[in-house]
Amino acid sequence: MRWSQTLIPTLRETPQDAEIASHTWMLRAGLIRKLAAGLYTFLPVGLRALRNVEQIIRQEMDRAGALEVLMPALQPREIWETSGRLQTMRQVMFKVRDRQDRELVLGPTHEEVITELVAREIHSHRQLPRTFYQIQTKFRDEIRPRFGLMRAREFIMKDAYSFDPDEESLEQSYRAMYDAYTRIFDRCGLRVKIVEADTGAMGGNSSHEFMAIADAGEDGLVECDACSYAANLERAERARRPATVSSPGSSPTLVATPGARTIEEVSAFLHLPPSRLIKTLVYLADGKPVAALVAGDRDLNEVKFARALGCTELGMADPETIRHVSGAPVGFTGPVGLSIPLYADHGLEGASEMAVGANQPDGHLIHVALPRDAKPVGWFDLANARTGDPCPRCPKGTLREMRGIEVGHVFKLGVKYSEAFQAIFLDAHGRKNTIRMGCYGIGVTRTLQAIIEQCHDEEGILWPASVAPFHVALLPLAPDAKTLQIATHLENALQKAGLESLLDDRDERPGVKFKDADLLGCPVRIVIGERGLAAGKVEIRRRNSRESQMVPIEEAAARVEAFLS
RNA sequence: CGGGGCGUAGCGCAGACUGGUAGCGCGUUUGGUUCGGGACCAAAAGGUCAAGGGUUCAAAUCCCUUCGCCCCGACCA
Repeated sequence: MRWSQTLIPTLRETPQDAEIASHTWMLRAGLIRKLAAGLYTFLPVGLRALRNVEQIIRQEMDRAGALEVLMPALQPREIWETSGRLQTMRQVMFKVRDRQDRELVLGPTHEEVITELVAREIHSHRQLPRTFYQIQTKFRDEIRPRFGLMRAREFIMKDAYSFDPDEESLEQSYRAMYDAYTRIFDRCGLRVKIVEADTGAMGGNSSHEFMAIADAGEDGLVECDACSYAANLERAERARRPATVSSPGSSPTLVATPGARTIEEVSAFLHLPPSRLIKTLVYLADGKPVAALVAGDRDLNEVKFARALGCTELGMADPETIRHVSGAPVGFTGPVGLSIPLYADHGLEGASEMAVGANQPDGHLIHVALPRDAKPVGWFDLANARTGDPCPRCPKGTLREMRGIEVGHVFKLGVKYSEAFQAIFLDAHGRKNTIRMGCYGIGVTRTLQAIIEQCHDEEGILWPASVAPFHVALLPLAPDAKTLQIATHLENALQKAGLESLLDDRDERPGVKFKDADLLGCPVRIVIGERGLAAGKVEIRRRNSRESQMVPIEEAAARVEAFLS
C-alpha cells in the first residue's frame, strides 16, 4: 500500500474528545473518526487492524468447531416478548417502525434469534451439540457512550451460542469456548485475567469475564496473590476473619456534630479515621426500608446486598424516607435504636469504639460497640473487596485490586431461552428434553482498542505483529527516483515473503515520516536513506525495542521475517 | 436521567469579565529553496463565532431557549 494512494489522516495534536491513551492514538493515527457520540467510522488502516482481529477470532472459533452464521440486526419485537427481555433490556434497545407501523428492534444481542432458529431446525439428539457464532454489528442505546470504541452505541461483536443435550455436554462446550478465548486474546497480544463474574441481564448460572488489564479499564477486579481466585469487583468475596475482639468499653455517648454529614466531615470533626465510623445506608428492598452497615472506609456492594436480602428490586431510599425511619436528615442515620432491619458487613462483627449517626440532627454517637448497642439481623459480606483483604478461597492469600477492560464474557445459560422458545429435542430413548445453552461474546472493536491501550508508548501505537495493519513501514527518505525504486523493490520482496507493507511515498521531510511511522506503530520500519545506500544497505528497526541495524538490501526481507517470527 | 464542563477556520486554542475591526499556531493550496526526527521564504484560500429568540444604535461577547459533544455516577462486549 502506498501512503499517497490511501487515506491516513494523522493528527499532530490530541483531539479534544480523547481522554484515554488508546482513544487518542486511534484518532491521531487516523484509524477512526467520530460521526456522533458512540458512532465511529473505520478508516482504511483502522479497518485493516480490525479485520486482523476478526480473522484471529474466526480461526479460533472454527478450530473449536463453532459454525459461522450471520443473523439480522433488525429483529421483530415479538421474539423479545417471548424471552421476556423486552422489559429487562428496554433501556438499551433501539426501536424502529416499518411502513406498516410494526415495531422492530435493532439487535443488542442475538440469543432470541438463534434460539428461535434452533427451536425450528434442531429436533434430535443426533443434531447436538452445536455451537454457532457470528461476527456482526450490535446496537445498544448506552446510557453513556465512552472513550471511543470502548463503549459505543454501534459496535462489532463476535457472539457464539452453544446448544447441548445435557449439563455435562454444556460443560464441554463451555470449556471449548473458554479455551478458544484464551488463545484468541493471547494471539492478539493482550494480557488478560479471567475472572468470575456476575451474569447480569443475560441470566444463567455462571460466567467468566476476560479482562484486559489496563488502568483506564471501566471494571474493577481482584486477584489472589497465592491461589487462582480472581473475580469482578461486583462479585468478589472476601474471607470472613474473626474480629480481634477488644472489650466493648464505655457506653454510647452523644456528641454534637453540627453540619457533619459525610464520612469525611465526621471523620475530620471527631478526629477519627474513617475505619472507626460505621456507614448506615438506608435502602428500599422491594419497597421496604432496610439498612446496610459498613465501615466508613468501605464501599457497599449493592449486588451483594441484594443477594443477602434475597430481594428483586433494590435502590437507595429517598431523603424523605430516611428522615421518616431515622428521625434525622441524611447524614445522621445510625444503627442504635433504628427500627428497620439492619444488615451488617461481616467486617464489623465485634467492632467496638465506633462512631455512628445518632438519628437526630447534628449528632453522632461515639463509644458504640456493634453487637452490644445494635443487633443486626445477621453478618454478611456486603462491602466491596479491596487490596489487602483476605482471599475467600485459600488460607494465606491476599487480594489485590486492578482495573480491566471487559473484552470477553462467557455464560452458562442453562434453559432460560430454550424453554421460552421451546427448543426441545428427542433423546436416544425418544424422550423430550430441553436444550442447554451457553453464550459467549467478544467485543471485537473493544478488543482492538484494548490492544492499543496495552500496546503504546509516548510516540504512538506498538502493534503486535498479529494484528498490525501493516507488518512493515517503508520509508524512502529522499524523494528521488532511485530511492523510490529501491523502496518498491523491497515492497515486492516483502510481499513475496507474505508480508504487508506501507510505503510512505509522500513528498515529506524525513522527520514527518518518522513521526507518522511511530504514530502508526507498524512492528518493523525500514529506512531507505543516503546513509545506508552508499554501502548498499537499509536500516531495519523494531518499533517496540527501537533496536536497529543496517542490512544489505537483498537480505532485508529475510531479516524482517526473522524479526516477526 | 442527575451533577460538572465545552461548542469561534480542517485540528488545537485566544478573544467574552469591561458590547464596536474575528485573531494566533498547525494543517491546506500555489511557487521556490531544503531533505535522517514534525524545515524555511513568499503568496493565497478558508468563518452565517452550534442553532433560534431577546436586550441594544451596535452582540462571538449580556439574557432566555434548544441542540450537540466531553467528563463523573447507575448499565455492558
